[in-house]
Amino acid sequence: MKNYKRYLVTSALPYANGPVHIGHLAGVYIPSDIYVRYLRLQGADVISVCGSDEHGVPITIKARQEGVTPQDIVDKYHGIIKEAFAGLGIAFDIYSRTSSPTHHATASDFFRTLYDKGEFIEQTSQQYYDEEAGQFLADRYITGTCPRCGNERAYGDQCEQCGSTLNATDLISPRSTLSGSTPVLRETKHWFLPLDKHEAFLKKWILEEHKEWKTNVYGQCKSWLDQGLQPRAVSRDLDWGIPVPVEGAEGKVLYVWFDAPIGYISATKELTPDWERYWKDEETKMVHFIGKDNIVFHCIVFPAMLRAHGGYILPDNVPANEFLNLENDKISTSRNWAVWLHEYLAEFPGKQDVLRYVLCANAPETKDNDFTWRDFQARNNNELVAVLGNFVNRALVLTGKYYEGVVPAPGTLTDYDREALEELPCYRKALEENIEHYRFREALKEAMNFARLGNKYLADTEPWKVIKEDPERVKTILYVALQITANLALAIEPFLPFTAPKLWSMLAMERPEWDRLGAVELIAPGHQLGTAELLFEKIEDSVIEAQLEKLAATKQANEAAAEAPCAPQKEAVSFDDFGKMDIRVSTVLEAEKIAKTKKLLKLTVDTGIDRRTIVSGIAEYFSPEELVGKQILVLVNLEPRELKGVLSQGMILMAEGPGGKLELLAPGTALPNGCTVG
RNA sequence: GGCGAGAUAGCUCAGCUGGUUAGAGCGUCGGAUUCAUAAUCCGAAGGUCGGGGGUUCAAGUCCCCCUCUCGCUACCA
Repeated sequence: MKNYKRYLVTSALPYANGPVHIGHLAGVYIPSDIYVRYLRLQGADVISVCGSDEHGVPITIKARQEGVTPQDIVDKYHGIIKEAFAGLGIAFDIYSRTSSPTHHATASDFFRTLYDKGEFIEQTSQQYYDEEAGQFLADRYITGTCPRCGNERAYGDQCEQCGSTLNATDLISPRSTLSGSTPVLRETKHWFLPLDKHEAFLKKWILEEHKEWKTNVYGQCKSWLDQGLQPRAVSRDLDWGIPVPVEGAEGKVLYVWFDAPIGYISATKELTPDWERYWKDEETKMVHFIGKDNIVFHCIVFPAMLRAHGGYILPDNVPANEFLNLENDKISTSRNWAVWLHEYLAEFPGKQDVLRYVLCANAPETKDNDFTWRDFQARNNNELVAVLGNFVNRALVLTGKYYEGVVPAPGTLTDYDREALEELPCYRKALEENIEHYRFREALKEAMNFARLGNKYLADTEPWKVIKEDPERVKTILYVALQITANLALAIEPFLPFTAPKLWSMLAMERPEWDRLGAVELIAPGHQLGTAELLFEKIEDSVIEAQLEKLAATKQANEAAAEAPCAPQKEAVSFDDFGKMDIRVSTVLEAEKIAKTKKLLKLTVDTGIDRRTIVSGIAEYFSPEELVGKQILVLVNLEPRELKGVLSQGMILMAEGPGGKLELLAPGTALPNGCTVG
């Protein structure tokens, strides 16, 4: 294994359109923080960089909705996020942001270097342009009628009512949300990074040289590489972001995925003038902590960028975690289904380490996991309070009681004493090995083993009994118990950065070097201890119930919101216009799923006029069998359109229930096919 | 639809290249104990390892099919 001189640890840049929640923490920031603290304790040369990702279309949309500028939005969330991280003791060396001047310059230069080296290809395509506002429109800035469900407020990339993913050019009567005018198609030029050019290198680098990466990471990279890489656009027509530094690129910015990872470099530059040592020296070990949704960018796209640029090192590992759910439901910013870090810090003052502990112990390292408040309570009460806090309290209280808090000098150690002490270096070894392989859950268990050992040692040696018959022996027992306590304090340092210092202060000592972890004598006989206090307190049912009620309220509010906006009435149409629609009672004769699609059914219907084929995106709600023989209503004079190679001659009318569930419309009693509807 | 990852005791997870009665922590039950925040210690119960086939002397562990969850991706009048 390669010996590295220094470490560069990056943590995924949180997107500044909302605060940080427990999912982010468990997936990325707690693991990276443990890793970094561990390295620092070992005296390694390590820097940890992060920052807010502040560009991209969603932020401009949010700004528009709230009637403020994008800068206002990112200022707000950057502030909340940065403060919350600090509050939880996430010890970045720098928490920067991608709207900073340094980043703009860095990303701009990066692009320019690639451009000058001829690493991009240029392509011209047709995109919607708003002539009144004088700019190209991102898909999200275009609304129109959803071709599938008729929702008049579908976006250019997606219809939120029926969940369809759309192309802007699919929309019926598209409108610009900027000016309300009808956009026109216009040619626009964009730059693409030809990932295919780097494919051979990436294959060798990942598939041959990094077989040790986590299976989810390796598997997804392999899948991309096996399918063949495609060029990816690196620019967008938008006015929020980093301008493309090329002549004739007015109104174009760097695509957010291109600019965001460069944020790691910019942050390092802001941190130290010596930044190149961390980014360009082969003896630096770079590690990206991310969530599973970011694997491809960090393992394939960003490395391709770095290599195209030249001079940069590539990551040694990318330990991507899976996702955390909350009370059995997917965490969602838009649905407010989350435990927000800034709220937790306000509602649970002084309990940073409880959250850190629970999220590490239950981190989604190998599969999606669930955070529940009951589990949070149980881990606090049964593990932190009962095992860790309790052992420390026992050792200190006994020493206080018998020796006024002075560490007693040991007599001869018994075999049992020695056996107990010999466990310590074993725990240390396991702890270190687990952290170095990014298995933080297991590592934390090993740290807790120090406390378990302590409890067992006291139960087995029973100093409170022995004190009556053999007071000399008790000196040895408590000497050993206190050595275990000091070892415990050191072992929990990477995981519980608020608790460890409290424990040092109770022991009235400075933190020893990490090297000494596992040593027999961390505290010398004769040393006067400080005052004992409780490290953790029980969390009562009422506290947990309050949190559960808060979530229940969120759920209710969401349900109410889902029902409330019974879509507003559409614009008036003339009787004549309505009369143009030819809707007929029809019967489904045949139905089959169209191969290689998820939603499409090919139906043969008898409209009374004729038999014809209709393609309908309803396969998720209806099986072909249940449709055959059913009477339905069909808009028969809709312009035919080809879908997946099948000509669709009409549209089936559907009612959409809550949650987008579709229902067929049919006459109350059977009618002959061909009857008109009006 | 394609691809990737996951599915092991009530809960959260270990189980490396297939090999004796499938392990740990928490919870539950029983016992011991009282220095300690009724906190601890010992012991027990609890799993046909998502379902179905197959290979093998032997399969959570290898192969095939299926189901469900999550992610990436395509398509979706």
